[in-house]
Amino acid sequence: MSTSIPLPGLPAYDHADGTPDEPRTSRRGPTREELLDGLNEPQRAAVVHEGAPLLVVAGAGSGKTRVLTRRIAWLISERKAHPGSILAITFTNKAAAEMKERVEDLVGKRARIMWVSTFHSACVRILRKEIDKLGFKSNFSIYDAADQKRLMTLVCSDLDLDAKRYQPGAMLHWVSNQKNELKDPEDATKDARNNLEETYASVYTTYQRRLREANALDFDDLIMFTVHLLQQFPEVRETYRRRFRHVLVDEYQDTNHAQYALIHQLCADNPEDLDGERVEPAELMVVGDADQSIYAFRGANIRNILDFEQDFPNATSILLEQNYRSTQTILTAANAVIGHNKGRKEKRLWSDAGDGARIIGYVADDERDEARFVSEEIDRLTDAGDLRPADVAIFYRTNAQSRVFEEVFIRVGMPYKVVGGVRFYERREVRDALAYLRMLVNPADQVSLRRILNTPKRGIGDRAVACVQALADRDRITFWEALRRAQDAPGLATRSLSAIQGFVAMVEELQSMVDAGERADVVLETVLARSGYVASLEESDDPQDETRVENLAELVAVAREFSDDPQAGPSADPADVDAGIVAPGLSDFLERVALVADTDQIPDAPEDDAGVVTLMTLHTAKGLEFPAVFLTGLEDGVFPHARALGDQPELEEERRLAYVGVTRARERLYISRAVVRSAWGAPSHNPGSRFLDELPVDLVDWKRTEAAQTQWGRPDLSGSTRLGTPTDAGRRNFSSAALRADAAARAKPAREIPSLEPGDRVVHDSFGMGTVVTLEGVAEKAVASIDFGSEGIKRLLLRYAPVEKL
DNA sequence: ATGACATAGATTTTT
DNA sequence: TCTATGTCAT
Repeated sequence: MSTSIPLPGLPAYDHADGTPDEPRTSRRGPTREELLDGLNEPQRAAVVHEGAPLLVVAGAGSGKTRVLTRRIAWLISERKAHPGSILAITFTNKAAAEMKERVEDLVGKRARIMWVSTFHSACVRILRKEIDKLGFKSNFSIYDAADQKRLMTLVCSDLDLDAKRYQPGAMLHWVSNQKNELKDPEDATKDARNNLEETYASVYTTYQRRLREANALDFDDLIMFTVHLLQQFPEVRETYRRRFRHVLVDEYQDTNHAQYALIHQLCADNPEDLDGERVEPAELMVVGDADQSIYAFRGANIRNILDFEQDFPNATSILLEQNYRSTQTILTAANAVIGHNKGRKEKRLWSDAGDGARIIGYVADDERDEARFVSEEIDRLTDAGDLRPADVAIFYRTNAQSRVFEEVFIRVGMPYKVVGGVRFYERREVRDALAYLRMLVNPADQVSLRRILNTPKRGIGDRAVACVQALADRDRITFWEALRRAQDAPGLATRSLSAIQGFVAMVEELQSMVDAGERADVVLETVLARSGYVASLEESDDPQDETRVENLAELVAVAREFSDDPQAGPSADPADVDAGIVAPGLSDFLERVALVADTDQIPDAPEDDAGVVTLMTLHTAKGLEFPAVFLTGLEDGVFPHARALGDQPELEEERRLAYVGVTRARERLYISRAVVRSAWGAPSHNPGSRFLDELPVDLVDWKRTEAAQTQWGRPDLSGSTRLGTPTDAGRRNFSSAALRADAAARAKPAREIPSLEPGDRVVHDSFGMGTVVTLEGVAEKAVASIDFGSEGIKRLLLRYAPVEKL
């Protein structure tokens, strides 16, 4: 955006700007009018608002990013706020980078010292400085989901818990919820109401102890610890309260309780300040849309936004309803769907862009047919010349659904890119490489250390690990220290000992590089060579290992780019510069990697680049927009997801997800579903999504309906004619029955499926007698966990399982 | 200590 | 269908 032409008759921006050490940049500051240019009334009001906490309820596409960036620019250039006193929280790193860039375009380079980051990065930044107060070292590791799971598995064996009954995943979820509620292990122990909760609480206690031993924090700890820090150390809280005079939070509907508490610590009017001196609270603006809250499953609390006015007395709110993205047709559809949610604050998006094209609908025979339809339609759109592949996005509910699209697209030669899914940083080789780096920086990090101890194979097996662990336990030292003193370990074979000594020597050599402040990419390359990791991949004849080597090369490239970027490190924060931390080092690199999701791969094609079609889940799609959007898999049990069918709040969250999906489209929206979809290797018949029924009929142009499908798609439904494989024939009975029943069935879905309740006695053809433990899902997706006594507990899809109610 | 094999279990969504 | 985990033989 050009800001260099002052409007005639208006005062030019030419005063000192509160950062005297910053030389005047070549660009001039923007004028008031430029900052407000092109904004509608409520948007302007939000930009210039002063004082009381402000809630901006921003409907999809209503220009909230614009409001945020202009407000920040306004704060700096009109209200003389020091850029360093601004804290802006976004949901993703990508959004943070974009916002920073846009503000920089407006006010120049001094914008760089603002804190624009995610909750997690902001907390890490605070914790790196202050965490010694909580008894951790500032080089702590950050554990992601995979590390957590590994650690939790260790905890289970510590406590001798049966991994079948107590699944690490379920326990992690529980622990995460505790942390989101800011409950530490003591709180959880006190609150335990029954046996199960007591067990969970003790798991939490042990898990937390092991994290501490490893000098590591998990994702939820980052927030919880920061809040505890601010609560327990008033002088720390005051430091940050005085520092951040302006706090802005994007996507406020997705904050959890801990994040809310953090904001509250920083911004609430707090009369009991230190020394009785009253510091004006920071100015707070939060932006969000309750209708786009789609992360309740991981602790986001929609009440945070709904109750904002109660939480922050004398708060103001501003409603943005004008949409600048989509056609009215698309908005009407979106309004209609979301209108089915109860207890929401009414909000109707409108646009003056005109009605535009009708929504196009398609009912496919199966998921391949759906993918074929999508690819043909994209061909038509791009051949006609009005759209490029990069303008098109395909959304689905679960990552697994991307596969069919990929298969079909490869076959027809449609260029595409899948965002998310099997992520780069989750690949085994990448995780191995990062484990090496993390353990070099933080040798106490046991999870990382043990991961690579024998990777590649160097003859240090379970037996040797157990001996070393015994030594560590006996002498109360870390696992790493025990390795260094392996000669003292009783029962260790000489062979293992020399293997360990070789390993220790290698690690110490690598650590000396790190201590010398060597660049991340150089350390990484040395690790890969010196450890023999790459060599072992190259020797292997598994074709997968070839791509692994490529992925590692890619990781080295990422590290190199990072090390070359002077802005990459924490040097953007003047306080860190004072502390002598300047060039981005290995630990900065690790931090970046830990906190950056690779949603950053979302292609934003340059104007002249036709680019590729983008495939992603609906969750990933939030915050993006595309001229043409395909919303696929609109089937009950797929979207809405089977797990949500029986549960009102979850169903409403699915509906918000649908709302998010629809409102991503600018001009064209396609909706499709498959009558038969294979899941778990077996085909299942899915009724149309209930969300389809919520769309006004006249908005949708159905290119193919289910009637057409049953009429022409399967001519031999009636007879016993055998076509296809025996397996197909075996299922034919079922699917023809399902197809015939379907027309009438929409109203009364469950037939033939035994209706069961927990406690019911059943008999199974091969497992015999059993008792129903739990039920999930509905109709064709109903799954029962049944306890067959000596046969164990089985999860059965009732549609197929030969069970009979007694 | 390591690798091959079998079997059971799983599928939301992610900072 | 695919992955992760556990058991067995070398």
